[in-house]
Amino acid sequence: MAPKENGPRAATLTDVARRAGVSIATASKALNNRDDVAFTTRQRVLQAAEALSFTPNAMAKGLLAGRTGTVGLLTSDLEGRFMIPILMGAEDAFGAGQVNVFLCDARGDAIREKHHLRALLSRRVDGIIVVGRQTDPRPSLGQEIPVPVVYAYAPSDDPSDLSLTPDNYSGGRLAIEHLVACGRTRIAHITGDPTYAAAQDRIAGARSGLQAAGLELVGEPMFSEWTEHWGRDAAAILLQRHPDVDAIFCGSDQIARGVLDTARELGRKVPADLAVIGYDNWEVLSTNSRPELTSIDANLQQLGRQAAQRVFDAIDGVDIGEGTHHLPVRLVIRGSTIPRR
Amino acid sequence: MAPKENGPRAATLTDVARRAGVSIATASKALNNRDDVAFTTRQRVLQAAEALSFTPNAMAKGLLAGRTGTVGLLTSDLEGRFMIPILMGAEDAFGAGQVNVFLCDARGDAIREKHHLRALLSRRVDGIIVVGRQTDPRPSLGQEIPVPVVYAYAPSDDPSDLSLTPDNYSGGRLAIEHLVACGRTRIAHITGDPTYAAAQDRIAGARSGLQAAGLELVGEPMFSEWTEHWGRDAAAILLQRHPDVDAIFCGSDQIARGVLDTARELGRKVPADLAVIGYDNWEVLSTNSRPELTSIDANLQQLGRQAAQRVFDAIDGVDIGEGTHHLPVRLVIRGSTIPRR
DNA sequence: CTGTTAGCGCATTCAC
DNA sequence: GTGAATGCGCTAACAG
Repeated sequence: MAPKENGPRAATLTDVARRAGVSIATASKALNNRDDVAFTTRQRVLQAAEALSFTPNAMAKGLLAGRTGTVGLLTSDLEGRFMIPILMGAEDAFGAGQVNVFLCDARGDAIREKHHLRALLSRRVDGIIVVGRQTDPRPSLGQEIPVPVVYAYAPSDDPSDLSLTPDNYSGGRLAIEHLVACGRTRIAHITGDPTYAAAQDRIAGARSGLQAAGLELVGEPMFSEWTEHWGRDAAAILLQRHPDVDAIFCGSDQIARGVLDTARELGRKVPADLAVIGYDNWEVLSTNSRPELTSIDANLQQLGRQAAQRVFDAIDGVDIGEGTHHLPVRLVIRGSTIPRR
Repeated sequence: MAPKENGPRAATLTDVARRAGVSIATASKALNNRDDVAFTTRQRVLQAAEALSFTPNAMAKGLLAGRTGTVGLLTSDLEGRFMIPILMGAEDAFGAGQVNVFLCDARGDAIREKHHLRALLSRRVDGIIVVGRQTDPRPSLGQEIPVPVVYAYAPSDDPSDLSLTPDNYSGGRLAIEHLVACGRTRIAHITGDPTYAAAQDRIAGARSGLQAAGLELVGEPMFSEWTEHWGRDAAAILLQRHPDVDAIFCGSDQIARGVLDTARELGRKVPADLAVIGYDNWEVLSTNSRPELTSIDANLQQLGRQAAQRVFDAIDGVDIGEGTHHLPVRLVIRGSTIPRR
């Protein structure tokens, strides 16, 4: 790139006004479509602005208006699979509303989070979305923040904050209901780390679904990592110990992939002999397996969009309420639970 | 969240000054560690600032200073696998330097990109990183932008821009050299969409590596999608047509996963009978396969960090040069090419 | 219709 | 040491 030798600094309203031969006030009015300006004058101003490729200084505007048209997105960890869709949803919702998003990644570090928060407040963001990496409650930023805050994915531990999180309980229940609807009665559960609220919530939902059908889980839920490896190992153990299982509800698509692998190796036909359902609907995994994987989609992009909408509302002075809201999830049916033709 | 009833608007320097019983000039000096202020006065000011949890208005500062301490990250598509690491690297580099990042996702739409660009310029970002989704050249934003621009991943089609992109040629060569070093001589290549520069560059690198070893590719490169499905199908075709291949270089980890799958099904031991190497080092795929997948890592986080550094330099008035720079990639050896114990 | 004026919050002269 | 005054770029009242 050519060295931007402090190149032609961006044109200012004064420049435009001078070039058009009017005062800056008139120029301002012309550019902002106020109606108290003569047609020909407006033409001259617009033309001058065009010629100088004038771009209004949003900061100066913000200084006046008291709002900046920016929001902060404070993530605890960009790495994971869950941030991105949320981030996309939020960016999308804000972008349409002329709001720009400051992205801050705290990398799971409280110090860094505090630091970023300061930076955001110093930039006078109009609102903040805090995105956590798990659905376990996280520490609140506190009530002293001078702008609205919405928590996404990881709810705040303070019930007077507003939090949006996926409804894992319903997800678990939905998965079971689907398996039951497919005629399965011997259903087992392989999942990840038991310390995750997500794992426990899904189990609770699953149990309620089973109970409603007069069924019980085959064996106890099997816990370990959220990995394909664990899925493979767990399935091997499970199918040996309970050869009569006819469905496995998996706590993640990764685990489900492992389960499918072992099932094929042991000669269990999926879905004929064994139905498998995953969780997360991570398409790279779910649509590339054999058979393709039925899964629960948490609608994360939608969640991000909603969080943005709440922040919008709050900025507009609307009371957005408080507490943790559990957003609906969705069943995506593929070949691992229903034979496809 | 409690309705932020236009809550206690953030404290201003004037508030602090009044509370400390000094003028705003003195308050400013005290807070900015200028030395022409009495010790006790400074104490009072600091204390007042603390009490009001004063946060300086970065916009007002920016208005004065002529720079905002913000940069724009203009991505063409957040969805893909490649954006995130780059984004993380850039955010990390900037964050450490007190710079905040505006994230804009154009979603592959030129109109939206133009719109976001306007917004960024209006916010007076000090610099811009443009991140593309493929390594094919993309249209330049043009030379008229009043701030430095660095292109990451997708290079600009204008050679007077500065672009950073992974060195796919070296990646292809590295892959082959590794296979040759493992004693393989019958090497085939399965890859994705032939219209991707990435696919062609890797092939060119691979061919040069083969030539250096006095070898040739077994058959022609097999093109289709970057998916696991294609990897499975292609491997089946390949192993039937050329049963003597002893190594497959795959254009992506997804493809490689498919290849591993078919290999196992056909009873080919990996890596004993058949070495498989992937590309991208997408850990979800590469570390969960059996055996784990040797792969080429494009060091994308590093790329993002470097792009940020270049923008930093340019902002500081350093000439950052121009042209497309190909950044080194890295071989990650796992069990699919070398037996592990 | 158009121009003058007064700030938004802050750092920076320059007098006192 | 400290404070009054100036201006960054812009919009909103007003005055002409």
